[in-house]
Order: sequence, then structure tokens, then C-alpha cells
Amino acid sequence: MAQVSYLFKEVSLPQLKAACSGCSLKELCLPVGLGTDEIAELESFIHRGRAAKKGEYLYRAEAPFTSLYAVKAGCFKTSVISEDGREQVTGFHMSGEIIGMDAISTERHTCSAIALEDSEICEIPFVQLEELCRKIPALQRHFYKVMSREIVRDHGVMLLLGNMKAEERLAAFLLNLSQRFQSRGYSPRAFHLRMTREEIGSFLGMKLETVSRIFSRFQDERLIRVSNREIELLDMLRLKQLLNGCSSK
Amino acid sequence: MAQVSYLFKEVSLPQLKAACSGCSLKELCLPVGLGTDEIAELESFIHRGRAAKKGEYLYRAEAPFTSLYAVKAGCFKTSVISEDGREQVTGFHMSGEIIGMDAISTERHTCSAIALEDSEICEIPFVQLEELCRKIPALQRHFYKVMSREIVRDHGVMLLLGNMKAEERLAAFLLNLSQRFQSRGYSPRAFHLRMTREEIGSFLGMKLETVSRIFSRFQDERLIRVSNREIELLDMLRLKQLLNGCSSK
DNA sequence: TTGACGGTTTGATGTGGATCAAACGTACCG
DNA sequence: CGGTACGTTTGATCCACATCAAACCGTCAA
Repeated sequence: MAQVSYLFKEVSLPQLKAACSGCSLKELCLPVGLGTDEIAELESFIHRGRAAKKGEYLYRAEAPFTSLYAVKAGCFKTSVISEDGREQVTGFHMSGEIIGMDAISTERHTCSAIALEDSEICEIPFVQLEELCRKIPALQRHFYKVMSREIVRDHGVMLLLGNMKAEERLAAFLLNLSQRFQSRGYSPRAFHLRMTREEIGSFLGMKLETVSRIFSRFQDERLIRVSNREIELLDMLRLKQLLNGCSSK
Repeated sequence: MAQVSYLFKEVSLPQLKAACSGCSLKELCLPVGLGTDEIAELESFIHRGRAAKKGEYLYRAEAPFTSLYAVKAGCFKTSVISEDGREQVTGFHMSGEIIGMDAISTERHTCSAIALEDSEICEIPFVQLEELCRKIPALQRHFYKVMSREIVRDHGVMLLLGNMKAEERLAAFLLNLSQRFQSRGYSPRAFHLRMTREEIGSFLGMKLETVSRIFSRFQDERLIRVSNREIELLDMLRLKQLLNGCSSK
């Protein structure tokens, strides 16, 4: 059962949900231009089906780097810790996303990855991926794009943290999650948050009380419905307007 | 005059200043493991010596991607613009740094790069770099590391923007510049800022008035001396302590 | 020299979000 | 079942930084 190659294509296609559930993946690999043999080779060295229980570290900062990890199912947070112990969540990662790329530069992990729910991951030994990239230009290109996309994402977070106010950040966060659930074939309107208010706050640069207050405010304004970690987006249009400095400006 | 290969090694060595001024670079390339032929090939397709005047765009967001750029001399800022027109400076880039990697993912630039002073850059056509990476594993690995380092840097900025207060951010900023000047063979104690207070503020997520006020406060406290854009770090130790939540905490 | 302009400093005031504190809900576990 | 722990909500207060405003300075061009 060839189940991992989908990780090497763009993760924004609706078919991805099907891919995850284990059907034939050949067509999903075509965008990368891999043939059957090449898929086989890729899968020969990927360690599949490793499980991580909720709360478990996938890797810790400082640990020596050997592999990248592809989230196969579930959800992870990655975070960096400053010298004086402050945590900054750098991202939430769901199925189809590759994490650990920060570790390539120093050959040690610079952030930690923790499972937010019971999850499954694929381990991708880096040296072997590198070698295969040399043989398969399309795979090489694809992997460069994956790394580049992470840089673009980080720039987006910098914009969010540097320029937006709490309300806007939270709207952006919800819309981002919505879109990612949608691209995985789930409802973009209603979903379950895997992370605590504190983790959301750490990611968005605000305190957990502020996250809670703004959720409540959004609910009062009929923008969303919150019940615990269940979120329903009632008015995505207005949420988007909130992002772009209301209607004018 | 082989003058560009140094861009493909770690930029943290003191010899780099010498490298920039144009002496033989062979030894500087050894860390990447390139032979003479390979250096020649690398340099065969790199367009060297392109100049950019102060204020000039090196590339603009949305422009199609063809090349990465290595800063040979001078200084650039890169910035993203949100849909509603807010600018976030994502970085300041000096000699030896490679910019444009964000564009690989979508094959369009996602940020703009502007020269902060008269500068020189090398243009590196991406397809040819890719091809050479396939032939030279050490170069491939090195380029992965360059991209990874950018991700690590971005995570550091996220920590700064998400967790630190204005004073700490500015201290971190000055110390970071200091270190980068030092690694290029310049004084880590005194240097010239190439960017305006507003650009610093945009990068650090604060207003230009706040930047100015904190510079003044640092000066009052004998931490630094500021005169216009000339900076002198008088007490680097205390600046570092400022970073790590003062002495205690 | 004069002016204009972009950048910087400094002051006065306002406010968004942090902090402190308490009560409440939910889930897990003996 | 009841208790403990963890996460969440909500209120009251405070403060860091934004905003608004004015003066100042260095540079360049006429």
C-alpha cells in the first residue's frame, strides 16, 4: 500500500483526503512527474506509519538531525524556546505537511514538534531524500518548492505579528485553518481546534485571555459560533473584511 | 577574478571581508567541497557585478521568478505588502546573503527587494543552479542549508515579534547587526545603519517614534551612543542581559 | 544663502491588550 | 461517584506602545 508519495505534491488539492485514506496514488504523483519506479524508490526508504500519541514529542530542539517528517494524520505544533524560556509556537501542522526543515542548516533541530492529538507520521531520512533528488529533477524541484513555501508562510506570519491587531490576527488564523481543512476535503465552515487558547495565543503573539475574549466578541457579533474547541464560521465574508482593515482604509 | 563563490559558503567567517575585496577564493570554497572546475562552472552562469542604486528595486512582488540574487556589496531590505497595503519588512540583507528564495514556491516573487544604499549583486539563474546542484552533492547540500537557515532566521523573528517587548526587540536587532558586521570583518561595536527608523520599526513591529524613543533611552542609560544613523554599542553585556529578561525572571 | 523635503526627536494623550484575580466547565482518574 | 487538574471565561485594573502634534536637523538643489 503506497501511501506516502502524496506528501510530495502540492497539498492544496481536494483529492488529498482521498489520498490520505489510502487509494491509488499514482495520479497524485504526476504533478511531481514521478514514474512508478521512482515512487517505489522513494517509498523504499521512507519509514511509514510511525505513531505519535497526543502530547508526545516528535523531536526536540537541539536533537541531532537525521530526518524530515511528513504528517500523515493528526496535528502537530512546532515551537522555539528563547534562551530565557519563552515559547513561541511557530506553526500548526496537519496532514500532508513536512516539518523539520529548519534542522538542515545546523544539523540539529532548532524547534520542537509536539503532537496535539494522536497522530501518524512518515519519517524521511534526509540523506536519502537528497540523493533521490539528485536523480529525479522533478522531485528536487518539488522539494525546493516545499522549503520555499515554508519561507513564504513564515513571512506571512511576520506580517501578521508585526502589523495586525489581535482581532485581525485571530480572524486570519481562523480563515487559514478553514482553508486548510477545505483543501483536505473537510468542511471549511465547521471544525475542531486541536490546540489550546494558550497555544493559539503563543502562535499569534497574544495572551490566552485575549484569544478567549475575542472569540467571545466574534460570537456576540455573529461572526462565529464557539463551543469549547468546536468552531463554526458563520460569516466568512465579514471575517475576511476584518482582515483587510474593515471595508475602507 | 573569481569573486562569487564565497556566496556559497557559510557567511560567518572573518575571512569573508577579504573574500569580498577580491582575492583568491579557493580556500573559501573548500567548506562546500568544490573543486576548481566546479567553481568555474558555477561562475560560468552567474551574472556578476550588476549594480543597484540606492532606492532601486532589485525585484518586485508578483514579478516572475528566474533568479536568486546574492548581495555582493551594500544592503537591501525585503518586504511583503498585505492586501490592504501594510508593509512588513521581512529582513535586511548584507553582503554574502542570498535573497529571492521565497519565489521558488510559486515561481513569482512574493516580496520586494530594495537597495538601501548603492549596492552590487550577483544574479544566479535558478534552473542552472538546480542543475549544478544535481551534479555536485556538496553544493546541493549547501543550498539546502542556505534555505534552511532562512527558515531558522524567520522563526527567530517570529519569536521576537510574538514574545518580546519593544526594548528587547531593539536590543536584539542591534546585537544581530553587530554580529553580522563582525562576521564580515567590520567592527561589532560601531556601525552605520543603512535603514530609516521607520524601516527598523516595520521590521520589528513597532512605530518609528518608538524606535527613536528607545534609542534615546538606551543612550541615556549609556548602553549605546546614537548620532543620526551612527551607532556605537557601549555596553554589549547589558544589552544582552536586556534580551534575556534582565538578570532574573 | 534660502528654501524645501525627508527623516528624526520629543511631548501630550489615548487605547489595546497585558496582568491579576476569581469563578466556572470539562475531562480524567482513583 | 467525587475530586483534582487543566483549560476557559469574564471582570477590574494597569501599562506599554500607538497616535497626534510640533519642532528640529541634515541634505540637496536652486
